[in-house]
Amino acid sequence: MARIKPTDTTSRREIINAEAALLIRQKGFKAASMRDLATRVGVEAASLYNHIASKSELLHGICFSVAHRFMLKIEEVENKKITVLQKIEMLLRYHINEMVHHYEEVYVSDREWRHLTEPYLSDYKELRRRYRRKFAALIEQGTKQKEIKAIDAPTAVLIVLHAIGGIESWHRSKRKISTKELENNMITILIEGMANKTINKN
Amino acid sequence: MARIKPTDTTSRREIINAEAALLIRQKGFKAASMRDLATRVGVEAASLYNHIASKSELLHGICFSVAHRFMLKIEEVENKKITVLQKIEMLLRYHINEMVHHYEEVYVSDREWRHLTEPYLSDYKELRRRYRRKFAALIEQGTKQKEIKAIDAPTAVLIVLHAIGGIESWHRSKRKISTKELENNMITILIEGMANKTINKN
DNA sequence: CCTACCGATCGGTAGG
DNA sequence: CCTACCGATCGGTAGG
Repeated sequence: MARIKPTDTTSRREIINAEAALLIRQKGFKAASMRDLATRVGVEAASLYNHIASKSELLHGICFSVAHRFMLKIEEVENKKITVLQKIEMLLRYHINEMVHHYEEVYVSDREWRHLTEPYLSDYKELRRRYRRKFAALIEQGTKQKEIKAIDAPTAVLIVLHAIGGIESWHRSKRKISTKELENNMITILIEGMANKTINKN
Repeated sequence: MARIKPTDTTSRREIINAEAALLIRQKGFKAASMRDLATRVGVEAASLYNHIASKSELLHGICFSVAHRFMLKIEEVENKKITVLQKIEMLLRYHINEMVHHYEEVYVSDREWRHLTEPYLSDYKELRRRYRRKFAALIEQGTKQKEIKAIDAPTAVLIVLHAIGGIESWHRSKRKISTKELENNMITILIEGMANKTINKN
């Protein structure tokens, strides 16, 4: 039943990880059973434990790899010498691309992280808080420099980050516009929603 | 353990419904156990079945009552004699208020509906599709009348509806701005993100 | 990587 | 509304 065959470049562990992300996205963490996963990978349930330590380790792996990628990106963007709106646009495009190209993992880390167990749960929440604080700091800076309207920065972060979660529905719809169109539509609404019209021409 | 005591106006069934919404929101549908619920209501697990038929009936009740309220609202708004942007603003404010005042139910219907069983699952998805189609039709109409920018309507619906889901995080944060401020920040970003600047003064 | 099997927990029923 | 209990399923282990 394995949809992905192991090769020199794809280890069994990587296959398990990929199938786990897909399964957890489809059913939710609690409803995703190890027996289900084993069938998809093409082995007996007990055999999975030669490659992984536990079910929660799978969730944990997905959540932290995604969280770390986003953290690296925002730290890279922070240091660039461009306007705040350009930084935010860059982050939005990154988010959209992550959602499009690593859909299962990003979705799972976004919606299933609460099933993490301690101490990982606290670590993950802390990572998430730090990311949001950085994002809010960018928006606040933009407001101070009159690039962005006088809006509450943490609220703006919530709106923007959740708005991107909407790609989930796009991803599974049949009537798809292209990725580029999707990206541009999102940028148009969100960036122009935040931009200060008295400064930005057009 | 019952947090709510039954009175003349609050039946036991209503208490069960309210505690179920809270529990399912906190743990997710699969992880929410009937034994957990029973303890919160203050009875033995078996006793719950004198008031409800099954666990899935609880989810089903929550999802459909929320979905029907939203459907009624959009049908009311559609017929008003106001501009399209005003209609959309009205819907956004309704969404925000629902999220603020019926947080548990709205959250559950939004994130846990996939655990509905057939035929309810299909019915719910159909309701959701109809709602989105109506919303998209409004946006398209706005675009045609030059009130709204030339954006892809279904994409705009996704963005807007998911953005509102962000209130979830607001709802549980300590550092709360007021409901009115929250509402106005959201409206500012989203409505102005969609509005066509060449037409709308300000 | 498999067979065999464990203890725990689940939703739900019988019967009073 | 309770006691007692069911069959199913779960994550995980032993032992090879």
